Amino acid sequence: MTNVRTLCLAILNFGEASGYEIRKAAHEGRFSHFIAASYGAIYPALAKLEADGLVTSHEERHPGKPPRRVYAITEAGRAAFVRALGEPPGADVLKSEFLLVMLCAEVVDPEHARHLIDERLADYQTRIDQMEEAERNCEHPGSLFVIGFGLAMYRAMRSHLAAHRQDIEAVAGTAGLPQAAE
Amino acid sequence: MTNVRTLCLAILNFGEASGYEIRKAAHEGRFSHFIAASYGAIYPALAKLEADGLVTSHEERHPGKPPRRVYAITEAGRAAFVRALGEPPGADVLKSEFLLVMLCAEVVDPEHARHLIDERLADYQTRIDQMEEAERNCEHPGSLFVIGFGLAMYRAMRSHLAAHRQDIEAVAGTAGLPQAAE
DNA sequence: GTTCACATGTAACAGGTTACATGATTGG
DNA sequence: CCAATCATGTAACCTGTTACATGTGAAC
Repeated sequence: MTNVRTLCLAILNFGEASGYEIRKAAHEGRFSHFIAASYGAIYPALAKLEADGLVTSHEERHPGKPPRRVYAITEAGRAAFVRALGEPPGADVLKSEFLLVMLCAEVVDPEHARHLIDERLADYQTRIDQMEEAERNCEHPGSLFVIGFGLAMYRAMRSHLAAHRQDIEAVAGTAGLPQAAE
Repeated sequence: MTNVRTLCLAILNFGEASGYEIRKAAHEGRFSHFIAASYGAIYPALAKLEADGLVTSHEERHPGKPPRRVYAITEAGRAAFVRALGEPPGADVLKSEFLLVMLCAEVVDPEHARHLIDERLADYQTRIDQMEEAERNCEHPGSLFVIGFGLAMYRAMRSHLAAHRQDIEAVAGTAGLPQAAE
């Protein structure tokens, strides 16, 4: 597990979808906060999945829209998916360049640091708003749990950043930037 | 930015280190919670960095220990590092297979779900304990901020999981597992 | 007329990981 | 003697991203 294949199966397990929609789900939808995938990964994965008999597809034509290839999970696909979920999941991975910058605040320009923090705070707020909205329009227990999880995370991150930004701002630039004065 | 090179520079900016220690820092130390790197990435990166004049190295021999190649950042390296930190950092990425499993709780065996949750809770607790310990033994503002950030995150995640695990457990397995009864 | 959202797909490339190869020294 | 920790490094491989190539129809 950990691959685009499993992600595709997971999304298709909620219902039919095209490659385009899968990518969207992984960028804006339910899945977007803890997993990602691009077209270049999704389309080949879908083709492979179909070759393996785990999904089927058919072309749909709606007048006024480009034709789309819609995929559906098969019984074999569902079984493979359940098997994949039964395996021990890998550890969560958080990759944050922002935290690396904060860690090294001494060598970053104070203005830049303030700017980054403002941006980050705005970004957290946007995500929180989106998730609150999603939470209201959702009945599915698994999704509600995951949204609530994300919400708890982002609220905690926002609070911490808002409460401790001055600690960073106080030390920003104190290491003497190469091109700065002094 | 986003690469092992920058990570190496960041670690070396705190002081000299060998490849082995850098890898350790990225797995257990200050850096471990939001960044990662393996030997296969670190050693070549260090060699490249040295070829580019951003770090220097010398061999150290301590009796009773294998010789180690210790790297130190140069002025050029520091400048390159500061420049890298000045670039806009990429978005934070959270990858969580665990959340994917929770999202699809209906198709996972209830016992397996409970087990995973117990494990995860224990894992969060371990991380929290480690970070609290690290927080007590740390004076560096950037590190304190990052540790506090991680602490806030993991506490929020732990609380949410503890408070809402029954929502997941209630629906686990309700989709009728292929090999299960019924 | 041009921009936007929809829609599919490929190929070159980047960036890593895993596993391997090797070896010293300490402690049980 | 065996396991563990320290220590460095390479090569094969995998996985996914970026950028490209292509095209439709709607809305402004």
